[in-house]
Amino acid sequence: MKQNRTVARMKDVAEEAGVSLGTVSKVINGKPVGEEYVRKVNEAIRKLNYHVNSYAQGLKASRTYTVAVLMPNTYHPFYAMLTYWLNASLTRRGYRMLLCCTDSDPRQEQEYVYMAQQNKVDGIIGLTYNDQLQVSEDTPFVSIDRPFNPQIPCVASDNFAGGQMAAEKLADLGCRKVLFLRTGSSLNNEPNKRKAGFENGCIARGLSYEMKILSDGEWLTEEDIEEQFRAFLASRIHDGKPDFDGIFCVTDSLAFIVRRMLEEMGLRVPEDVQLIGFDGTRWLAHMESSGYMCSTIVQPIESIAEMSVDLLLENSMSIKPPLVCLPVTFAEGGTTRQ
Amino acid sequence: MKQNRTVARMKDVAEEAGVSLGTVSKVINGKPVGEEYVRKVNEAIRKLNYHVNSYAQGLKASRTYTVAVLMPNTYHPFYAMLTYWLNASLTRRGYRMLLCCTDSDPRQEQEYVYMAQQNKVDGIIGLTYNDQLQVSEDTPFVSIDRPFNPQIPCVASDNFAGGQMAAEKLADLGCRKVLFLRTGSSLNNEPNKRKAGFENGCIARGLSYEMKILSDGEWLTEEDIEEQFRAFLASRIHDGKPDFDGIFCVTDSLAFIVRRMLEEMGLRVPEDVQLIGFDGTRWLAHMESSGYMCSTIVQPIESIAEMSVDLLLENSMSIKPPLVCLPVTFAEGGTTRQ
DNA sequence: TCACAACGGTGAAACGTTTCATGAAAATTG
DNA sequence: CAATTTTCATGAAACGTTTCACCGTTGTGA
Repeated sequence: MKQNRTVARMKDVAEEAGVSLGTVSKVINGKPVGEEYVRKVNEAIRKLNYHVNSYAQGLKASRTYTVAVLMPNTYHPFYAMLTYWLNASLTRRGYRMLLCCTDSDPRQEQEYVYMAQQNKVDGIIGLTYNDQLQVSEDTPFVSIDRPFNPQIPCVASDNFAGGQMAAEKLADLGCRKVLFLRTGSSLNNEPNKRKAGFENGCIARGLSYEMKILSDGEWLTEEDIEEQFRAFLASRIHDGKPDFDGIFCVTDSLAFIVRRMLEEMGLRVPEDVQLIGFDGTRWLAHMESSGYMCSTIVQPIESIAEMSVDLLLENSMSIKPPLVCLPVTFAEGGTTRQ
Repeated sequence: MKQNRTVARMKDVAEEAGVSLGTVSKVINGKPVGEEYVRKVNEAIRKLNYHVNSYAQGLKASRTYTVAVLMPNTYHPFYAMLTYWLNASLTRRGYRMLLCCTDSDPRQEQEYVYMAQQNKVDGIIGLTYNDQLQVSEDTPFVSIDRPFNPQIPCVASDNFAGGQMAAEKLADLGCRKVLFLRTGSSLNNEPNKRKAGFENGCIARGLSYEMKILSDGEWLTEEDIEEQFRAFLASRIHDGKPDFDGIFCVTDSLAFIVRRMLEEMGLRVPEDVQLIGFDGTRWLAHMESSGYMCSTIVQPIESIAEMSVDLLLENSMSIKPPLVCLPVTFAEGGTTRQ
């Protein structure tokens, strides 16, 4: 027993089992091998506590069974859930997830894409807000929420339909004058279609509407944002009476803040003002029974994850659709009348 | 230009630059090389768009600069923040993070640990609730919140001090009779010390206290949990007057639910009952200005992450401490009187 | 001018797999 | 029973790096 090595190699297994290297490889990869050999090899593997070295494997096969996921962060509820479901989908297909939090920093985003070219990963699924991102043609890439070019599939919720749905819901619930509040990127991304959808819905239903959109050109702190929306809302309230009766916020977290503002201003939600957000991530998701934090348009996060992974790994697909929109639903969360 | 390869190898760079393989390697790894050679090699690298193949590198060096992080999920606010800061610490040190969501499933947890032995990662940082987890001696491992054995460092908040702090705070704020509410694991883990600390603090300050601890032996749904706590609270309220004036909940999410219950029962928070949770993750963390969801004992998540990474990667440390407790703080969040 | 050290480029060997051409043995066919 | 096909173990080559012994060049000192 002069076993000086720290870990056993395939060669050691072969010697222990008294078979050749190729045979061990076949047993491990499930290729046809005689029954007797399989037994001997498996016995040797167990005895030596052998594990394949995936770097040698990766070198040979240039497949790593690892996918890089680019995410701005993990603590925003939407990103957190998306990360969770991406991991689930990838794991189910035998892939690992290399998670890269970019803080939406273009430099980091670019660096992670370069990494993929170093064969560290088999592909990339990215939620980025980088206009300049250079994606090499031969690196499989799927984008979430943000279209790049026809070669790169983009997966998103049907944001337009979601905006429409919000308008229709508010109309159904008896609203006459509604507001749309939004912060965010002026980049060409899918969530921006929420506005167009909402506008479309309002027009179709004869709802009068007004939009307050904070430009992201100027650099705004969260305090600035709150202040600007507060001022806007205040300017639409005369003698304690609002000239609006419904609000559609571009995200749930904005809706949550707006709800607090309205209550501070003496308005009741949903009695005086009905409020709809967008995302539908339960912030107490770990407590299944706790509902949504506000009425909301729910993104099918699990489907988005599943579809992204499908598009990335399924190379049997002859053509890759440039844009896949998945259906959203409305969920009651206490900020709209039932 | 008969370049049939998809990606350039070091050999191609060497040929292009008219130098040897070893020289290219040296240039890339910053070993001393003549100025003229460095220039030529870098030029060739740029021209061929060369990137090192990290699988070949990993095979040779048996270092992968990748660390596996085992996390029950990414959507619980505490796990989400921890994941975010772990990624930040690892990135700063030039490491990548392979994120493994285990759903607290012992089988998955074990599988990921095996993976580490396949040289896929240089080490593991794990937040697990698995009593049986087999961790090989020669795989660097750091545990968060859960002690294994003296060989494996465990990093956690000072949960005992946190419990104590909660008791003292409630005492300072004038409470006479307080409750401790807890669900969770009966496993030997650090967060369990919150109870002991709280008890200790109550005794020290002469606070009368009562504990309601839901056993996890029986399988409880979230609905069951809510119902049991609701019944318990109701039994301590007589004619609309509670026989308690303070509550310490083992987590913020429980505190959040309890707050809603109390309000439904006609009690005002914090006027009638003061409420303290544990964790201190801002659920609207992406909105910096929005405060805590309840008054809480704040875990130093960033420090926990940093310390875990330090312990994992710093092999200059002669002895690894078996347990590192990091200081917690109290934060006001509207559920305690100021 | 010679001996010797210091510098640094070279190229082969090695890392642990997978794959493939080879050929021996077993199974099938006429 | 011979001829043919099928099955399947074998071992060498290859994947793209890093490392290291080797050695030519240049610089130094007596």
